[in-house]
Amino acid sequence: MPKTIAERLTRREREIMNALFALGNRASAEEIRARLTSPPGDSSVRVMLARLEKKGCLKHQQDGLRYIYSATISPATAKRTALQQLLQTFFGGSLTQMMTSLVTEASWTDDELDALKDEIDRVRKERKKQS
Amino acid sequence: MPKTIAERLTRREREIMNALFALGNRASAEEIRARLTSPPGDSSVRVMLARLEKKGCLKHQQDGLRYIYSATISPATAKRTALQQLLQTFFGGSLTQMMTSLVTEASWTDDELDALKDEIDRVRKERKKQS
DNA sequence: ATTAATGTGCGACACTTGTCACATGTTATA
DNA sequence: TATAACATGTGACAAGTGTCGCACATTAAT
Repeated sequence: MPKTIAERLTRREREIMNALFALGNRASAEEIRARLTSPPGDSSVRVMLARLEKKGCLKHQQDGLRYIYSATISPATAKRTALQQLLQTFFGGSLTQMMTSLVTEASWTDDELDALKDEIDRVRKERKKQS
Repeated sequence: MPKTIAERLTRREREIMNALFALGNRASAEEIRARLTSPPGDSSVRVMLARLEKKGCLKHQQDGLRYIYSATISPATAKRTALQQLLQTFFGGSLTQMMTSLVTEASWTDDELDALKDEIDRVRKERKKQS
């Protein structure tokens, strides 16, 4: 039994889903195609799109002449799943470890670090209120 | 031209690589197999392993009777690539946005948040010293 | 020295994937 | 009303993927 839907997707299919999310979960076949590595012909993309729709990963709505595609699972859910996956694979499931790694290795400006600290404070206050 | 090696991997292959990283980039065929969803037979895994090795993603060293596999690219690099990928797909490339989202949505204890703030300070000081 | 246990590698094979050229349908436009 | 221009769907097909059974090699135990 696969844990996630993403696990069932092929390379191209996953790539398409990612492109779709990167495009705000709302895009035409051509917009998606443009995002793919070594973009195949347009008909190829449409075959993939159709397969994904058949699998229940996508839906489309007509927009004038063309289709607008979007994922059936919310970007928020997909995001959470992807993060979870990465967390398990590279940080042994430890969020703290991942955050620390991010703070350390990425090139932050002082302002960004300040903003982050503010955000931490905000979250903590928010939480205190509720308890 | 694919941006990353990971882009060229099939589902199973990627799953194997991830399992390997999760196992500290050092594992036997059987250890890897145990981590896979719906674990296939052991010979199947070994075929995959061999294919990955042929592709240059893996190497093995003999350890008594059996092989110990490890990825050819460092876990650090793989981690960075995976993070980058996720960043682009779900956060429009904005690290700040990703961090904020993590701070907000994950369930942190106060201690963890404190530790994170400390880490931020540490990083900033470290950087100031160098400039 | 058989036999079992534990590994690896190979050949084979059905099924999946990724790709396309083209048929088809709908607007615009000359 | 031809005819571009644009968008979708279909059938076909080579290549890739995932799977296994089995042959083989080494060590451990009867």
